[in-house]
This record gives sequence, C-alpha cells and structure tokens, in this order.
Amino acid sequence: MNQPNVIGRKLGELGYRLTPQRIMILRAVEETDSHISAEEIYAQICAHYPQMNISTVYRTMELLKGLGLVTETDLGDGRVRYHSMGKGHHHHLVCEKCGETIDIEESVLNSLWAEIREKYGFRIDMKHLAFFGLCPKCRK
Amino acid sequence: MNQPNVIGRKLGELGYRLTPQRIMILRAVEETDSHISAEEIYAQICAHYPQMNISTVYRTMELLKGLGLVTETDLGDGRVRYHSMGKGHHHHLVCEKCGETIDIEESVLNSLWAEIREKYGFRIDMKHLAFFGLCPKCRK
DNA sequence: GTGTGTGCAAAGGCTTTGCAATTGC
DNA sequence: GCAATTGCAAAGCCTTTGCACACAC
Repeated sequence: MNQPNVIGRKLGELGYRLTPQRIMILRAVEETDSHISAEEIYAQICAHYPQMNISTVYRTMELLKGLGLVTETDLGDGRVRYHSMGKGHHHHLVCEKCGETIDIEESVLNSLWAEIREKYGFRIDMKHLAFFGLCPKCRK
Repeated sequence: MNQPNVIGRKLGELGYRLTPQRIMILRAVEETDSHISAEEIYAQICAHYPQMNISTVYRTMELLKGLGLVTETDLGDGRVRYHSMGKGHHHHLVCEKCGETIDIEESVLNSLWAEIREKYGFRIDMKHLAFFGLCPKCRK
C-alpha cells in the first residue's frame, strides 16, 4: 500500500506484520515534528482512509512503545503524546497560562541526571519530559 | 463537627464555607505523609462517614489547587495525587519496573531551575515533579 | 494455511457536570 | 434568608478489551 519508513523497516525485521494501517500510523508519527496524540494520528489518517480505527492506533502505539521505537510524553493536557525515538531527545517547558511549549535541549539536564545517579543510584529514563511554569511573556 | 486545620483556617479567612465535608477532606490531606489521590481521600472518609461523595472530593481539591493550597503530582499511575503546600516541596524518582518511589530534595533541582530561567526566561513552577527510570535494585 | 492484526462495539477508570436539595454564615 | 455547597446520577474523555473476521507472510 505504501512504503514503510524507518520504524516500519525495523518492525519488519523484528517479525511484525507490516499492515497498511501500521504503515500509515508510522508515517504519521515520523512526519510530525511535534509530539502527536493517538487522536491526532487517527484523524490524520481518517482524512484519506476513513475506515481507520482508533483502537488500532492505540494498539500500534503500545507495541512501538514496548519496542522502544517511540516515547510517550504528557504535556499536561490529559492525553498521551508520542514521538519517534529516531528524532532525538528534547524536553519541554509548558506554560501553564498560555499553553505555549518551548523545547529545551537534552544536554541541559545531563548534569542533573548525573547528580541523581550519583546521589540516589537512580537512572532516569531518557524520555521526553515536561516542566510546567510560566513562559517569558506570561511572567510580565 | 471537627476542628479545622491549617488549610481549613485559611479557607475560612478567604471567605469559603467550612463544611464538615471540607474539614474531613482537609484533614485527610494534611494527615497523609505521602501524596494522596481523590479516591484515597474518599475511601478514608467513607470509613467513618459513609455519606461522603467523591464529587465533593474532586470539587474541593479543585478549589484548593486553584488557591495554591495543594499541589498536584502525577506519579504515572493514571490518577492525580495531591499534597499539602504547607508540607514543603520535594520531587520523586519513580521506578518503572518495581514502582518504588524515592523522594529527592527540592534543592537538587535549584541550579537547573536557575539555568532554565536564565537561558529561556521560563520560570518553572515549584510543584512536585516525578522522574521515571530505574531504581538501584532494578538496575542490577 | 495460520496465527497475527483489525474493526467494531462495549466497557473501564478517572474526572466533571447539571440540577435539585441542603446548609453555613 | 440566600448564596455557596453538597449529593446523586449521568455524562465525558481517553484508553482498553473481547470477539469474530480478515489478511500478511
């Protein structure tokens, strides 16, 4: 139906079936720059393939998450958002007033991670994090 | 019915009614050392006051949150947990494998907060945070 | 062919809401 | 007394699940 993308090829190698639904879902995930929710993936695919089903989206994302091919983030709006692991890590500053989100580099947190590992022996997952607060505009 | 506690007195000063339900909810929140969920507050009160209603708990917590008297934390189990603001801040390391949570001091994050404020002009809220990863035991 | 994956519909878990009845102040 | 609060029941939202059918390999 469509060409499998990076994650798609990986899935195939691991012995999972490359159904058209999966390929469409993977494409939606990889084509997004921001983090995408299940509902958004679903809506996007529905636009040209109305038979798409939301449970298939959830099941596929569950699979990808388990394989470590996508990460989950909670940006505070009560739904899970996904991001392709291949796209590199970053974290988020979410403004509680205006909702704006600012990306911050992963490296900013490196020394904190190291300190926590040293002090508590705890290894923090390199998934995307969200910090809540006030953005520059709303601080004024 | 009962004596209002610290938060209770505050509520009264602000002109909110001190209903017995509110007093019981406030007591449950202040008596807990850990973070408590709405369901837990409800269950605890139900033990001696079966007429208690879960929506009253949610509405009260919404009020307290808005007044800045409690903070919310998501420890990753799909429900919101509350903590009295009067009890000081701390953050959490949540083990994704065994579920154990380790408290970490607020001060560990101070330099990160400062760096983020400096670099991005973003002021992070001093609410309780949860970081997910692997605890010392599960790392082995 | 065969077992993995999908569609559908229903349920599940947490939280919110509308509305009438109650009750603190 | 009167507006703020509560109780109840229903709905809302996101996500999961059971089961029969479809289809990738």
